[in-house]
Amino acid sequence: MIKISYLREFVLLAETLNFSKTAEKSYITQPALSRHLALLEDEMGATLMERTTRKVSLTPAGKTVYEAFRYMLEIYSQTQEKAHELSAQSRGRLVVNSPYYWTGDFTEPLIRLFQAQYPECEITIQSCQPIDGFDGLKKGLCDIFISMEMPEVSPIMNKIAISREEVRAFMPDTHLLCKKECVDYTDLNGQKYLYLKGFEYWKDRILQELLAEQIYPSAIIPCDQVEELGMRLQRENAVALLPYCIRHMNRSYIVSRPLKKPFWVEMYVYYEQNTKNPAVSAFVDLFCTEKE
Amino acid sequence: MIKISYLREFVLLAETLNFSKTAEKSYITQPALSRHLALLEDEMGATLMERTTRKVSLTPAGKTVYEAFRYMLEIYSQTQEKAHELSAQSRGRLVVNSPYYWTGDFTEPLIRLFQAQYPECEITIQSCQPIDGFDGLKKGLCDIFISMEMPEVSPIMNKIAISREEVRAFMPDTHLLCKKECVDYTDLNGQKYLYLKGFEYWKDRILQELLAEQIYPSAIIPCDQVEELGMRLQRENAVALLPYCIRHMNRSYIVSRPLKKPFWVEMYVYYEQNTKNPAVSAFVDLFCTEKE
DNA sequence: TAAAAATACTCCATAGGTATTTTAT
DNA sequence: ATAAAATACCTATGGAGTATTTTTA
Repeated sequence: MIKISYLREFVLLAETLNFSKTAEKSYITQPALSRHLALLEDEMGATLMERTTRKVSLTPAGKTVYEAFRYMLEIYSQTQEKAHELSAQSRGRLVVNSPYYWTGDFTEPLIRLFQAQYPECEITIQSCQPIDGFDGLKKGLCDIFISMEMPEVSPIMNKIAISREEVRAFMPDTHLLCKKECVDYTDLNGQKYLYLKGFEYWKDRILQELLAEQIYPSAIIPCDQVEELGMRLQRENAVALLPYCIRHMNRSYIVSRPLKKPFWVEMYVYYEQNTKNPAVSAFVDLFCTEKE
Repeated sequence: MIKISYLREFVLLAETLNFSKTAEKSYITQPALSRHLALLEDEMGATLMERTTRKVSLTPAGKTVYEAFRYMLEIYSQTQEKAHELSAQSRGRLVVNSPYYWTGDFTEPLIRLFQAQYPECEITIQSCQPIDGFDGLKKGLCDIFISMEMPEVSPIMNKIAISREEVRAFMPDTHLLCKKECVDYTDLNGQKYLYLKGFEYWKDRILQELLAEQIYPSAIIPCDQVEELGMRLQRENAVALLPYCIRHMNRSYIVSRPLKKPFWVEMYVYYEQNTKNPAVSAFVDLFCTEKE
């Protein structure tokens, strides 16, 4: 009744020469380890370790067994990797980069729909910052990138629109504008305007609109990461115009207000046009037909 | 919870592609095998076999796993052998050739005594025909040979006397001599005399004694093996003079009678004089001192 | 429909844990 | 005396078997 885990335990024991420590590292108790070694010795027909209460040492037979087990375990884990790789290849595989404030609201439901259709396919969602995610797609580190419209889309990148997100004004709960039910563009006059890096395209579009209506924010502040958003908004007492999903950063001192002239950003699935990954085509096809 | 036996089962299954047959060969039931494969697939994160009720086939991942497991099992059994070999080397090892009609009565009690003194030592008793046994000793196939006195003992062979066996007359229960309580040499006059090959030395000694007393058997019949003894004695209606242990051949139609002038054969332990095997020296020492 | 694999369910063996003893320094 | 491995004993889990269902050729 030798289990693979016993081999691992033996290797560890041979390296530490200490039953109690090895047992702990192996998540079993010392008596259990003691029995496992006894079983192995029985199976091998040899004493593998000389042990007194003060000293544990490998016998010649034990050394042989140690080398062999290490080798076997090496093969075993390589085989696991290889088998899993081969299996994923044939089952299909989809790596999705998703800015993580969209993952829960938006990406996961999409994936759930896809999984229902293609339960075999191995799906990995990598939550990321928006810029990193798009970069990953360009570099082939993922198959699909989910985001709202991005500025420059290289010709080999395709996108399909999936749904849209409401854009809202975010600000600290101490901000003047909190008192209003909804925020108008004119309210932004003289306010600090904070934007999220990676969304320069949107920042520019919004600033143009403001400019057209002769509205001038007192400052344009970039913010590197969603995590900073709360602190920065509070510190600068600024306002940000962002998709509603940003509320998931969960800062109790940040509130959001709808815009008086509401607008939405389109959510897109980006993918490489000439992808050889059938899972990507399946994914895209599924949501193209869904929309019809 | 993967056991080594699951790997064996998988290898067998991959070769037969039939659950029921593999289960039988592995001494488990078909549902158990089914579960074991499921466990392996879980562990490997891959489907290893495509199976319908009519056809079982290996997936690419399955093929990889098959090759790996075969290799692992190969290493495993080699390790077992090697470890056992190394262990036996250090524990000591004693291979005893024993003519098997002496094994139960004589050799086993000796070995038991030795084992009590040297419980570590690996002892193998090879029951054999007497000639083969002595041959084995000469060729180094065993360390110790147990028998009664043999004719030619080469100078490098030592022997120590351990005990002695009564010699008796054996004959079929239909034989005239059965009626006598004990058999005298003179009774053998005109009788067919049967001897066991490998004991020509004894045969010659006895025939000389008969000759000296002018007793002439009507025939001298060789018998190749102990197994034949019963049949030959019955067929030829002959008499054999042999150590009492021969009764263990267990033929109900063969009876034995003591000799009027009783005599015993010395039982010997034969071993190579210059043996480098410490177990042999220990064995010899034990019984030399025992006798004192 | 028939043969073979998968599933459901029950029960028992065994493996693991806790407590204790043994042993060597 | 103390620290570490072995042993004893009990409990619970998991693995094996039986019976049944599902599946496909």
